[in-house]
Amino acid sequence: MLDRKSLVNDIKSFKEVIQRRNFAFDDNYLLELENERKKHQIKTQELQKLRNTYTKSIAKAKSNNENPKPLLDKVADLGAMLDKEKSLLKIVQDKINSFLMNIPNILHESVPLGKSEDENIEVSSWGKPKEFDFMVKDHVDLGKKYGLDFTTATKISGARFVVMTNQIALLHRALAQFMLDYHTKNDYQEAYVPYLVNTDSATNTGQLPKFEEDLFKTSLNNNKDKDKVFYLIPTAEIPLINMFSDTIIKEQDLPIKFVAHTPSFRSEAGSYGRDTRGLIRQHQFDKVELIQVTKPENSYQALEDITCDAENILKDLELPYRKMLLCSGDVGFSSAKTYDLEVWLPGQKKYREISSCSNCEDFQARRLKLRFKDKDDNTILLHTLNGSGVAVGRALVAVLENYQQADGSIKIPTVLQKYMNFKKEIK
RNA sequence: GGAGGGAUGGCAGAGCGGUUGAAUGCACCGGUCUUGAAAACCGGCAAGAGGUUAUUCUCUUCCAGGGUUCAAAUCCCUGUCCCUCCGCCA
Repeated sequence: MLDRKSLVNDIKSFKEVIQRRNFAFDDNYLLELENERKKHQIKTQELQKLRNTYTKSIAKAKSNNENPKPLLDKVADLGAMLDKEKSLLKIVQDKINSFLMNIPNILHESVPLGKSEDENIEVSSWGKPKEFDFMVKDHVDLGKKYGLDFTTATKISGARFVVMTNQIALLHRALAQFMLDYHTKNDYQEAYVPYLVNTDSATNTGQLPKFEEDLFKTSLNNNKDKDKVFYLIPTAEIPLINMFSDTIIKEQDLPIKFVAHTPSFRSEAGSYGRDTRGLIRQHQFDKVELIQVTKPENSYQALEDITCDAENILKDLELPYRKMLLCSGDVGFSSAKTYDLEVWLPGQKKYREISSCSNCEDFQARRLKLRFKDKDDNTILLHTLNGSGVAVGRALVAVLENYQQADGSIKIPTVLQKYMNFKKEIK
């Protein structure tokens, strides 16, 4: 969420800035609401002040053994007036709030203008797509005989789920293990977190209210608790970042860096027919997620760092990738600037997203009430960042396809061998 | 599932209708003392919001939401979470 006050104070330049998002911003509507708000808020506070004054006089009169009746008469209809004013104020405030909740974050000035992912900019690339002297297969064909099983998953759950057994299951686990080990050696604290979160948490990080249809929603199936709602996490960013909601962090404890390996659940509503084959787009997939909480002046360096941390995973796995700077049309709602890492997939002859690293600046911190005290004792909102380091399912796809051999066997990347009983290949 | 107890500032913990945004202790920050440090002593120390900005003035907040009252941390109701005991359970 953006800051109402600074937004209203400089509404003209904000309107310009937010246009880069192609966001239709109704400045008149907001200013109108603001006038209403101001009117009712001032009135409410005046009435409260009046009531407080009378209340104190009544207390004084009583302790002096004077008759409080005249004072009580004066205050008789104050309560009703106050209630009315309060409810008017609340209506306006709710309107303003939901208006602000639906405005995306302001983009960083370095974000290029563009309509869709086609206009993202390649910042750098690493490794070269390997030339194969045989017909390459994709991960679905490659994985089949080693335990990648979509048919069984369909029976159990439906489309967009997978069962992994035996060597594929081991490779999948090895990848996650390797990533966790790498990041924890690199100053990230490991966390195990809930996979079901409440409405507040999902709101704090920006998934709600706007993107509810992307989430799986659960509720208890009895009358007593039917209002108790949980959302399955679409990313570990939600529980990780919410660990710090409503806190004032000590300056010396910054930056905060955490890593977690969790499943992620996405409804993939609106992507019917896209990437229906294989592991690329699943309702449930594992991801190793990195988050950082930093001081404002350090967050853009932290974005470079967190991206680099994700890149190092791909480098160690010796997977060719490119680093993309997302254009204005493709940056997510809460983010001010995002890099995607795209890994080369020989089976598709394409680079595909395997990591996304974002700086949300104070957009999440404002809803979270996540702050620190600076040297002058001012309370300042912190900046939050998140990055996948990296998506485990897609990493599995990349390893299978990039490490395939003519006979359909799979070489094991050197860094993974110790997690796989020192096997050098799957065959 | 049953029975009971609780939730107060960064932490511990008092207050249980009236000037209490809240005693006290610890922590933290500044100062005195000291060669320096510690100790001691003195002072400071919640967050959010609104108006006005020279300055400040005001409002809200003692788990959350309702209610009673001129007045609620304090009384009543509902919810959430925590603790203890019994039962069940991976």
